[in-house]
Amino acid sequence: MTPPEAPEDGNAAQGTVPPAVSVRPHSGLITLTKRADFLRAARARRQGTASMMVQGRQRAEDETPTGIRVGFTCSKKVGNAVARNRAKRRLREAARLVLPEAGRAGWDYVLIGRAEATAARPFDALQNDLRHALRNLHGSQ
RNA sequence: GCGGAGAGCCGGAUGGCCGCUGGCGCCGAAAGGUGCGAGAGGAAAGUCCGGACUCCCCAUGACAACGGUGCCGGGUAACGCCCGGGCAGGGCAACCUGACGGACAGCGCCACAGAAAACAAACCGCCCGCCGCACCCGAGGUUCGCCGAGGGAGAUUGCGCACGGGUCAGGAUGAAACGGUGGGGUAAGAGCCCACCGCGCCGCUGGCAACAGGGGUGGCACGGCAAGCCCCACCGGGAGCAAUGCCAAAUAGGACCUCCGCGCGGGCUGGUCCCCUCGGGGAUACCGCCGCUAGGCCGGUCAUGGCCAAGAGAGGUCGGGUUGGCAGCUGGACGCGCGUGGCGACACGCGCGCUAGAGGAAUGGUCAUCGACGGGGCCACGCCCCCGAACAGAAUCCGGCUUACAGGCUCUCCGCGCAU
RNA sequence: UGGGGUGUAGCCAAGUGGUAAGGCAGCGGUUUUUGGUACCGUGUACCGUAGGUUCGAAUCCUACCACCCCAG
Repeated sequence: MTPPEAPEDGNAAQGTVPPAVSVRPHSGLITLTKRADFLRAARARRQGTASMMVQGRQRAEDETPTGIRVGFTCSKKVGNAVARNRAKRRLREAARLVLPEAGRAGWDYVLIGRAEATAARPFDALQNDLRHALRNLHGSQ
């Protein structure tokens, strides 16, 4: 079951969306905060790996055109607050290292943590999982 | 040495590289850059109590409702917390545990079983008296086994229980039954009497008190449950940092509902109107102003006090817009050390220190070395190698409680064993 | 941050101090050529967990656990 291509995203977005995201100049990445952005990414294509689930989509023309935006999700299924924070931090660090070279500008990515695996997987394997998922997301277009 | 009890503390360490969030300094018009320094806990958790703070315009008192607390004294800003003491229970002991006011203010409940479940009696039973029978005589009858009117004896014993009385010792039960044990006593029994214990009442002594000790006295009148309702004493106004305030932007200059009203007075250096000798005088329907009062409000009622006031009134619901920034925001009932007072909780004084402030939410990732415990490999000690690291993440801030927790350290005390 | 509710058999559930109802499902049997329907019988609960009050607790009290809902 392939997810829908979400063609109506551009029409649904109200023309002047303020940049309600925090800018981190060092990494060049922008963090997603709005629920609507997460919902749009969830309707787009996804790729699962052993340590995480990655969702990605190319933004429409009337949205913020430049930069790579990324969001992180760890639900209660991952564990208690310590486990969720740890998983999010590892995902954030992997995104900081991998996305500037493997990601594409104008795209939104959402990284979703898994129970046990996101916190326990060796860090280089975690980065390779992210690279592999990004290749599949870009290539399957 | 073994076992145990109490109190307190720690919660891997160091370094390299790459990152994140505040603070201060410097450079820069700004964006930003750069240097220095800081960056999760004993429970940050559960959100169970108590406060600070902010708003509800601000309160005081009484009563009612509701909720909470509950041996006594103290500590504290306060507490349902802590300390000390009392009592009860557990333990050989160190010590531990305890929702521990009131059941003669009232209501209610106590299933089943049991004679009886609350106030004292009824019932069974026991005992005494009386009566009848069993004993003797015996009219008469007879199926020849006996039946039997009536009379006598009443010493003992037995049976029956009709009647009168005594009685609660005993009565299968039950969690609980006119106090328990022993002795005397009696027709049988009984606090009927005595000793000890328990209980109630009244003085005395010690203690601030809870309470304890001892004395007298009553012969026992007082079952349990208040974590059933309740009574007594004490405490509590409500909401919560998404409180609250400011700035900016945007929408808009809203709609609807409820309540109280639309009175009186004063010409008042206002407006307006009238008269006039142009100085002034007069009027008050209307607009404005001032005052009074009905009334409303101060989330239960009343009183005191206060506020509003005859509408730019008070209260509420809905609709529309925004999802930005700043303040609140971390220096505080703060931490550490010393001294004094106190058994202690703690208080006071002096000195030193500044110790996270994020905002969909930072405090991280990775590598190396060391260290601790457990498991495995090695024939085996040592050595070496490998694997696994407790519970858990600040969100306005404090004081507590509760719950979770690998492992380790320090001090004090108790019991047993051995040695001296 | 504050407030409210629920937890009983595999499922839905009644019970508010005294041996824990009922229905569906399951199993066995009768009926039927077989299945279904119908009828009869039957098992299944440490009442979320742990303490306490009481003679006695699903019920009352306390603490904890899990889930759900509401408001700003």
